Amino acid sequence: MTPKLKIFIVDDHNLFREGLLFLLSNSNLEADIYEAENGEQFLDKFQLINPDIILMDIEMPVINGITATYEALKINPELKIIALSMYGNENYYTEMIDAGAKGFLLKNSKFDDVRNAILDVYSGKNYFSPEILDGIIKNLNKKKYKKANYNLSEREVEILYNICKGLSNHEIADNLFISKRTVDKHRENILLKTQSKNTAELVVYAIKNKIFEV
Amino acid sequence: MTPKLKIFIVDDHNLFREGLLFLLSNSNLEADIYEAENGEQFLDKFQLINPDIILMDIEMPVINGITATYEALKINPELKIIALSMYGNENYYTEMIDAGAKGFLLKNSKFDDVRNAILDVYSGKNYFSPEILDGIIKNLNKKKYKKANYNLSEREVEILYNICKGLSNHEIADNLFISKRTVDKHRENILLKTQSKNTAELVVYAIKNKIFEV
DNA sequence: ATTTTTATAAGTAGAAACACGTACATCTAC
DNA sequence: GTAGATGTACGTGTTTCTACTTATAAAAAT
Repeated sequence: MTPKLKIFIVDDHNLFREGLLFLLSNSNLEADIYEAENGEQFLDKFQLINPDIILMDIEMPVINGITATYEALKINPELKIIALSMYGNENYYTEMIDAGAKGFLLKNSKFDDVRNAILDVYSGKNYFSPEILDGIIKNLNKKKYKKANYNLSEREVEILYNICKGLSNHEIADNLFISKRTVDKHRENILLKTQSKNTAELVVYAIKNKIFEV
Repeated sequence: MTPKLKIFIVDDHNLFREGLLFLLSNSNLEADIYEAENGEQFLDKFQLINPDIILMDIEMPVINGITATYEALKINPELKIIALSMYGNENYYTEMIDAGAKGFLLKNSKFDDVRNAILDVYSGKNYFSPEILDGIIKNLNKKKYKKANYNLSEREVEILYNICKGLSNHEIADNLFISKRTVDKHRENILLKTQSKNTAELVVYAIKNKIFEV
C-alpha cells in the first residue's frame, strides 16, 4: 500500500530500539530500519542512507537530538524528523520545533500513534502527540490572556504606538499635525493611566497589551 | 460503539448544514443533530440541549462564531466547540483558540477528518486541521528565528535589561555600584551597537532579542 | 607581544522626557 | 442640559537622556 520506507531510529536505549524495530516489522508498514545510538552516529550515517523518516530521541550522549536535528537539517532541509520524548520531557518540544522537527511523539504513545505519526509526516503533515498539542495550544492561550483591559483613548493608543516606533514627541506631533505640546500632554496622561514612570515602561506596557507588535 | 452524541451545527449556510447532516447520519456515528443559523440562535438554544459537540462556523450574521464561543463557554466551560472555517479564513484560528475552541476544521476537509475531529474532541483531545497545525507550528518557529545575533557585551546586556525594567541611569548605577556616568556611557554604546535612537527602540530591540521578557 | 574590546569614569551641552498647572471646544451619556 | 471624557494647546520648571569628548586599567584576541 505505502511504498517501502527507510526509517532511521536514533536512540541510545538498545531495548527501545529493538522493541520499536519489532513493532515496525510486524506492522503493515513496509520499511527498512536503520539505527544509531546517538546524534553523532546519526550525523555520520544519514547522508548515505537518505532516510524517509527519522525517529529521533532527544536526550542522548555525545550529541543530543536537538543538535543532531539542527545539524542534519542544515545539510538536508527536506529531512522528516520526528522527535521522541519521555513523558515529562515534553518541554523540549519548543526546542525541537525550533530545530525543525516535523513531529513530536511521547514514548508512552500507543504504536498506532507512532504509525500515524510516520504516515502523516511522510505525507508532509505535522504530527504531535495529543499531550504536546495540548501544551502548545495552552501556551497560545496563555499569552493572549490579558488583553484589552487598558482604558486608553483611541488617540492615546495612537500616540503610544508612535512612541514605540521610536518617534520623539516632536516627530509624532508632525506626523499627526498637532502641536508638540499636545503630544507632551497625551504622553503625560498615558504615563498616568498606565502607571508607568518612563518611556521604557510605556513600551513594555504597549507590547504586553498588543498595542505594539515586536 | 460510541454513545449517541448530541451534535450541534451552527452555520448560516443551509446547504452546508444539510450536507453535513446527511454525511453524519450516513456515517457510523450515532448522533442527534441540532442546528442554528447563527450565534444568537445557538446561544438561545444550547442550554436546553446541552450538546456533546458543537461545530461552529466563524463568519455568521448577528453574532459570529468567536463571540458565540466566548459567551457559551462563559456559561458552560465544559462545552466542546470545534470551529469551522473556510479555506483562507484560517487566520481566525488564534481568535477561536483564544475564545476556547477545542478544535479547528477547514470546510474543505474530508468527512473523515470531521469524524476524527468529533471523536478526538469528544474524548478530550484537541483537533486541528493539518493546514492549521502547520500555521501554528510555523508561527512558533518564526518568533524564535532571530535570536542571539546581537554583539552586546555581558555588561551591556545587563544595563539594557535594567533599562527595560524602567530604571533610570541613576538607579541602574546605584544597583550595580558604578557611577551614573558609566551607565551613561554604556547606554550610549548600546544605542550605537543596536542602531537605536532612543529608549523606546532599545526596549523593542531587547524584547525582540529575548533580553527582556514581556 | 601588541592590538582590540570591555568596563570604568568624567566634562560639557543641548535635546527630550517628565511633572505640575491651566484652558477650552466637542462629543457622549445620563 | 449638565457632567464627564476626550482632544487640543500653552507655560514653566526639573530630570533624564543623548552626543560629543577624553582617559585608564584589565581582559581578550590576534
